[in-house]
Amino acid sequence: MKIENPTSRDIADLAGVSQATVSRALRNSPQVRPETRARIQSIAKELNYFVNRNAAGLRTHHSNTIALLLFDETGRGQAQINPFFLSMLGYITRAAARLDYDILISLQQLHDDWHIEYQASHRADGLILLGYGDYRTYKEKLDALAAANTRFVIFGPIIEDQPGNSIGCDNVSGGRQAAHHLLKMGRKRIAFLGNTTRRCPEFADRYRGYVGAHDAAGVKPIEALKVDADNLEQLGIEAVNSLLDSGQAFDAIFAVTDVIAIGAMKALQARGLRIPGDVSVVGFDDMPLASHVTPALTTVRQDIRLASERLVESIVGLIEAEPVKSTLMEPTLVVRASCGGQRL
Amino acid sequence: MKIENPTSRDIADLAGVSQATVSRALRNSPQVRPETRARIQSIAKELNYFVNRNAAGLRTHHSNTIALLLFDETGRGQAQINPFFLSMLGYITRAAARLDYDILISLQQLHDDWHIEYQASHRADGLILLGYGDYRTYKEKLDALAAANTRFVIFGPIIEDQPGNSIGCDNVSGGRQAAHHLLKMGRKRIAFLGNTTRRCPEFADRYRGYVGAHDAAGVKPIEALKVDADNLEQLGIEAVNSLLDSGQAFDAIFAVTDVIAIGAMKALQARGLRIPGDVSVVGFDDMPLASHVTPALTTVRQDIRLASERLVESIVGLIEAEPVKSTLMEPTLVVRASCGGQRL
DNA sequence: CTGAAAGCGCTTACAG
DNA sequence: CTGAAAGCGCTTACAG
Repeated sequence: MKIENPTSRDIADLAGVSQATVSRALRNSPQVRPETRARIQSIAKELNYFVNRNAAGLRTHHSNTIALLLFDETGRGQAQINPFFLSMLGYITRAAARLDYDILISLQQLHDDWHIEYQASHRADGLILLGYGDYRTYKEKLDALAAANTRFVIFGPIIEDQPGNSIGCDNVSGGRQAAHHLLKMGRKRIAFLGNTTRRCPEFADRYRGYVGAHDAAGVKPIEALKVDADNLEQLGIEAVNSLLDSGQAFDAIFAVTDVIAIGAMKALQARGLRIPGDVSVVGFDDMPLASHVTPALTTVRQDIRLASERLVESIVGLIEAEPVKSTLMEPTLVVRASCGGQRL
Repeated sequence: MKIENPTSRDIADLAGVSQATVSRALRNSPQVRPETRARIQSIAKELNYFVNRNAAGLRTHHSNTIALLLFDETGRGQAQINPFFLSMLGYITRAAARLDYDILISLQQLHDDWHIEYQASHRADGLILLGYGDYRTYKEKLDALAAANTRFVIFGPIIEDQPGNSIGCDNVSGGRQAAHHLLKMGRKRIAFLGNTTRRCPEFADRYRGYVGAHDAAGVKPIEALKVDADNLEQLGIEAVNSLLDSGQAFDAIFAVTDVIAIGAMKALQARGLRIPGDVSVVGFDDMPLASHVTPALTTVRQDIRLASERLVESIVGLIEAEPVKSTLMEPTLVVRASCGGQRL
């Protein structure tokens, strides 16, 4: 017995009950007598019936969908999504599925009003924001989101007077661990690659950690070895080239992301320098690529699985009006060959 | 002027027109007088109004959403999604956005009925299937999809009597190019790593190309150098170890995916063999990692951007009842350092 | 435990 | 060019 597009009314007719009872039975309402419920469910299954989500959503004002917004200001229209954030997708989707939510993907560049449109159009109940963005333009969007009563959580730094909840790692600690390790390995002239302007608060925090580790070790960070770089491989290459061209000596590099670190490694190798023999390199993120480059990259790992799960739990908490708080996670240093040493 | 959750009726009241006219104006109907339309649209904008997609979808039986189903039989529950397929996500999302469709992500493992549920529940208008799957179990799902009148397209081989449309590359040609190149480089004992059972028709095709290139060169492929391996790095490592342990000499490897090739390279290097000095390696896919390993991996590139766009165009074509045909794309060899030579 | 009824917010023939 | 009305397929008070 097949019906083209069965509705709950079709099930009702077949089961000899009202459409309301079908609806209750399918939602496992305890109000429905167990035998009735079983009969209805078996008919539904046989007809390959699934509740029409549009209709249900229209009634309940719930889409059971979370929109995942990926943005990347430094991307400059590049088609590839930053692999670090992409690698979170599996965990996020899985965590959402466990809570019975679907994930809708959106890329920032595509929509002007992405930040409001999804929830206002009832396509999603809330948003997860993922990316290394320009904090200045970013802040405006967040304020607009808050003003429009949109529920959202951010994977990123926890910042004063920023609306919404954040899940992020302790970037100061991460920067400190990276620099501390290099200093312990005997490196004294550690270049810092990364943009620390107000645009990138997480990178600025990583820099603060880098400085903190120097202070603790009684070593003065060398201002001339600090180079601005946004999160692109090419900019890591350029940063190293400009350092080498400047003639400033350095024996290590702490790059604010793995992407930059990998570019830096390429440039060093192209100029005939050995890693870690001549220069040690440490990155940040531990993206999948980090363990595959040669030498394997020492880096500060963010626990993306935990972060992904927290992001989903938080947004679902907001949707379901439960108390939710921001989470600060402790990153961990992963020592590999690029800084030439065992963990101390 | 702000209204909590404005509806088209609110706009109508403010504009002094009927709700029907608001609906028409917002969909840019030419029936509506231009001035009226402009007035309505400006009010809508001011109120931050967006059409309720549930309501619209309920009326039109259209969700304007495509479900993207990622599966990976060899994944064995691994959390990470195959990076090759993941790298298509950006292109797919972008192509879909251009046609005004959203992308819903789903992982195969999460749902038993994934193949039918999405369209039946009106959450998506059609499906895109992505992954290297076990064709046997896979075929059942496809038949079920077809039986349920679900619209879908597959990224994969074009196979006789398989329901649905496929977008895929000419795997025979790809395998031929890989082996041809190695033979031209003077390699005679080319190991083949990959599963060529009926489970993996695309890999079997790549093997056919490998054999074809041998035939054309008058070289006999060596049966003992053919090793089964599913698409996991670890299995590439194991395949090479078993080859080395077997004592069979070989001077090149053609691995059926980059993932396997990268595992193979790791194993070779761990055993002290030089690439390409002792053994040349060629992979398949050109995933992002391929150009970052050392030595950089020569591989057969599938044009994922084109494939992504075709997939989206095809599924949208099916949804909108336009004629759609399967596409076979020609892959191209990308020569890098791992096979030690310039393109011939 | 079940049913009749209202209503979620749209789109679209139909009528003018 | 515009409006009144029907209806998409559900969920959920309300009544019994």
